[in-house]
Amino acid sequence: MRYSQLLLPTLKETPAEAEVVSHRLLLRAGFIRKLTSGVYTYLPLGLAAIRKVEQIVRQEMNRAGAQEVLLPVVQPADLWIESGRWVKYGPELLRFKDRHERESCLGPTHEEVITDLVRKNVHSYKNLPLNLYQIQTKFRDEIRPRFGLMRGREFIMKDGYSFDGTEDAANATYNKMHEAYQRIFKRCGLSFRAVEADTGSIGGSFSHEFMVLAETGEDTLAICKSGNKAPSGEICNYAANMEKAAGQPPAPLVSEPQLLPLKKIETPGKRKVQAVTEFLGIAPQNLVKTMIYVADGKPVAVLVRGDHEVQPVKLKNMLGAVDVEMADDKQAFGFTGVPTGYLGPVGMKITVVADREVTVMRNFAIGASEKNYHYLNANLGRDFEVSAVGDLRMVTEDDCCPVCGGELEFTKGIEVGHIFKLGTSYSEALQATFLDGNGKEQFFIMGCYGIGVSRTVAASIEQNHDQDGIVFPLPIAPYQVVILNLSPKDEQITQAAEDIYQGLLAAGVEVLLDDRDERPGSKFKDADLIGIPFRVMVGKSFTQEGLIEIRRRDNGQSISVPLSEAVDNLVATIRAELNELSA
RNA sequence: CGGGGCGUAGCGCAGCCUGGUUAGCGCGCCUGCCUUGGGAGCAGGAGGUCGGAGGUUCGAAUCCUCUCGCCCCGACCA
Repeated sequence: MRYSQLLLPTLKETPAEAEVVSHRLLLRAGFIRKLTSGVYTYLPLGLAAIRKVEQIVRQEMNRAGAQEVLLPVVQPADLWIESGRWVKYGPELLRFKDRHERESCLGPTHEEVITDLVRKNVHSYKNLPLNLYQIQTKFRDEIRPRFGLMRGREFIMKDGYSFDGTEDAANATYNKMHEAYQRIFKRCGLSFRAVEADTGSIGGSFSHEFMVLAETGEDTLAICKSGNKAPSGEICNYAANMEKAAGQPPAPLVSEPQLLPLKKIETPGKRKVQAVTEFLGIAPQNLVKTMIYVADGKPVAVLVRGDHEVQPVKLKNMLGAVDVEMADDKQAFGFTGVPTGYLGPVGMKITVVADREVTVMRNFAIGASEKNYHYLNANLGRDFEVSAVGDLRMVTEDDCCPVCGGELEFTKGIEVGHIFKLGTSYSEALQATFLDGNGKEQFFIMGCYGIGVSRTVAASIEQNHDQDGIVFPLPIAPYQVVILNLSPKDEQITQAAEDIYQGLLAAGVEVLLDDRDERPGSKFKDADLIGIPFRVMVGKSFTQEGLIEIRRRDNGQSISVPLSEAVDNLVATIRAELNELSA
């Protein structure tokens, strides 16, 4: 491609709307333009980068035995009503009526459609396993779109769905996808981590997220940094997101301390943990706080140690609830008749559950369920009972790895992929069955596998940039090489640039020729900004010494070679680097 | 949804508080000259219903009301 003919409107100044690096650079480098909130147009270079990611995804999905399809964007409400998600999905699902007043929606994901397809067309175990995927524009009406391509309302996603006949087969498929995802993100040249995750609104039994590691990530991950050997004998690589991450279970008490008598103390105006513990002269670790949550409309009291925090997703999973939210002060008072700050489990009318750490606490402080009073020396089992115990709290960096006991470290990441083992939740809801070898009707065991394609490009920029612009990894760069003709009026230079351009094209290299009538400085700046991995400069040094300069965008190293060697040199380097990543 | 902010040329902004000639500046864009290894210089030029509607006023980018759009923050740890 010749730069002079390319729609590549780079900007010297940063548009005011852009907050994060990837958004700023995507705009400045002329990759995207915003149409409206959370909705972007992809310009030629932006699209080229997206296509590169798509192509890697396709190759690896196909290699793993999946087949590509393309499902409709517009979907009838009926299917969503049938699966139960018309009600559950909430306002992110953009709904509308067509001219016949039929309820419809724009697909934010395609479990319903694919399950419908399979139930109508696959009826025998002989056709299993089946793994279908598509790469398509999705629409989710996000509450607050932000960060450009990182959290748009419209975005490009690869979503895949697998159908298996047995648990073993389904698990094998899941593992195969896990491997495919590892290969995909490695081939994209990204530094990433697979972490254990909650299954969220999609539902299912287990799940991993693929996170690109970057300071600006929206998610926090807990990863084991011990390098210890896990019981399995492998190096421990435990990693989980905050919704899922756990520490080691609490150590049992070495010796059972004497239980002291329960004692009611006046604590006027002391509501917050810090205020109460300071007033009582105890550590927050010796207080149990009582948090009121609303789970599917029903109140539940959650007990956690004073210095811990409830992890709502863990609570949701323990209760088997669809929706869990913390009650506000008014709701909490309505449920318990006690003002927040003095809530306690003794005499609590609503369901009480406890974090497992509470079970190893003795003689601790709690609210007295009465304004301005707390109890000292409360004990679980003697003074109150709970209906369930489990890991309900957020891990901290003080916790130890649940697998090997090593040190946990928190890092930020950007979710670019998510795989779920769904089980039979959708096949049951939509009555999708096949006949097994015994002629018995069975539900398909499903999995689903997503990759945020447009987000992957943004995440890559978050991870790979410098002051001058984007630094694309070679495999997803919109062009592999940019040739700068530094003196378009000089015939000798122009001819040399042209020769290299034709030579690279003939060798199948993706190359951009900057043939614009611009000063060299502008060309350098633009080349840096758009992040092309290899920059070839044809200028003075060619007319004077016959040398072509080849410079790497990532580390700035450059070499000078004779014209005759330029093409071969680049081709060899590019091949070698791509091979290394796809090995 | 709540809170805050912004909307003036393609982009970035000033002007508004304290109403008053032809509404400015930088970048970009067009023409010419000049220059050519890190976003040069000179000269000339195009481009604005000041987001929209209504109101106050002799007079509104400026004051008031409504409206639309966009950006940022916010999911409550008692």
